[in-house]
Amino acid sequence: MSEDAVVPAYERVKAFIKAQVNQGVWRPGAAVPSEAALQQQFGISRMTVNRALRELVVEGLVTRTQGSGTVVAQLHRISSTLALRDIHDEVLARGHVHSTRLQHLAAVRASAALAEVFRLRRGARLFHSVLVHCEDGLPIQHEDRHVNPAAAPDYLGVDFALTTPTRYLLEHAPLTEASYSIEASLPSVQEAACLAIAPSVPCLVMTRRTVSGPHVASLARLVYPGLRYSFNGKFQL
Amino acid sequence: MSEDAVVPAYERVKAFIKAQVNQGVWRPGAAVPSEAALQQQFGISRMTVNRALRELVVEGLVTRTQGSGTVVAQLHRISSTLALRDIHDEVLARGHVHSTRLQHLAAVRASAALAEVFRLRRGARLFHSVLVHCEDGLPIQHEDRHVNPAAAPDYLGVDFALTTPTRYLLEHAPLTEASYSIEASLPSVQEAACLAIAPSVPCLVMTRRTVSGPHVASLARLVYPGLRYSFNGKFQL
DNA sequence: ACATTGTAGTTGTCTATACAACTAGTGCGA
DNA sequence: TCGCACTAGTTGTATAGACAACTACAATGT
Repeated sequence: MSEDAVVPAYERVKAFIKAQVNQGVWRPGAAVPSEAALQQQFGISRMTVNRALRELVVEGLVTRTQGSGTVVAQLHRISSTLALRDIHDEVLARGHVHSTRLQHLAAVRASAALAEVFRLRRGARLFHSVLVHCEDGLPIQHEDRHVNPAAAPDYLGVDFALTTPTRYLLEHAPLTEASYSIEASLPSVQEAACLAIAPSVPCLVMTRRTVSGPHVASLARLVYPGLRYSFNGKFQL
Repeated sequence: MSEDAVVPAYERVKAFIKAQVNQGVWRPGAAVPSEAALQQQFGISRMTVNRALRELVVEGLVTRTQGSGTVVAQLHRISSTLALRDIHDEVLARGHVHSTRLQHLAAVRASAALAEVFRLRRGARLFHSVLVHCEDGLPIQHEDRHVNPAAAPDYLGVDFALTTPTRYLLEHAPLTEASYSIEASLPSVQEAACLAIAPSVPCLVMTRRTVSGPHVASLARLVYPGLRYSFNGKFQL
């Protein structure tokens, strides 16, 4: 009947330490009992205590110094998984309907700026796609993307009614590195028209560069209408 | 002379698996050898292999299912430490000079909306501060903050020439929970004036709510001029 | 055809032990 | 007083073994 829900020993240790910090008993900078002390206190082996403490280091709650000891960390960082998540899944997760309008899809020649980003010669062949993503019919993202043919040779043949560029690239050119930047800016006239907003409406603009193996796979400019979209995050001890 | 730089066994296992994934030998969804197989391959104990794989789970590279096995993960997440980092340190880290202008500091009565956020009665006493943060003299953040006296009773007496609200609160009301939202918006007339920008310049607006122990400690509205500031992040396998 | 049972393989947890590597302090000697 | 060596305490890594929990599949019986 009753779920036993046996909590592993290392989780009990973690919960204990979190509680002490959470309730302010141990302030940042304070010493955490040594592995030997916790081992005695809980009546478990040192390896189990060690696992608990190592996991707390990863979570950013404590810092450890070999030879010295364990202390409660000073800064608690928000590790918000600002996901390279497919917008299709994102919309679905909110229980809404996702649809796409393909505006443009063609091969182009790299400008000097693009060539540098992709580490290719100027004039090299690139794919270029422009899409508008809608949530329940309302435009929420304008996606202007350049793709390296070496990373996704069949990009021009993809049916973007069935999948999204992000998803296609994740599947065909597995990610090894990504960098992004988020800023506030005004949309271009074309972007404003596609998103059905005035050109004076502030937008969130994410510029994202992804690397797959040896290739710079893709450079995307994602424009979100500022009032219809926000990035959210949460951190919990 | 030569640094031995002995790499721990579990790191060798992790590096091996990362290399296979990175080079596309194992695609997302592919099976990773079992702990027993890796144990034999590397000639190490199972616990060591187990540690390597557990850490790869945390890093998001693989997923494991008890009884079934380990597979290369489908989605690689960007774990961007969208930090609750003190802007003072942030500016210093860029090698620039940080300065602050205090605009306002007083006790106020909670409006209905504020009371709800802070889980207090309407009309409850709150502290209110307005500051402008500058990098090399140029305004980069307008900070409008309300603080719960229960979490930081001496907030009105703080000298914000010496510290920042973020730092003071982190030190005096250790963080247990935080949530934030980032959107693009236009600044208010006052904010635009403080930031020395036109009211039509798009801005990044972060709204952040922090909890410390039993109290909602603080609610902050942070406005960044869109063209002078961006959030950046990087992910690497 | 279907449901049940068994089984091999896999991951999850935990122990007891060992040695290495490092820190911070203590005490000694010059 | 200064510098050095030593030491107790702490964390880092690794092992061999054990049992539990779970999955996927095969074999069996009805």
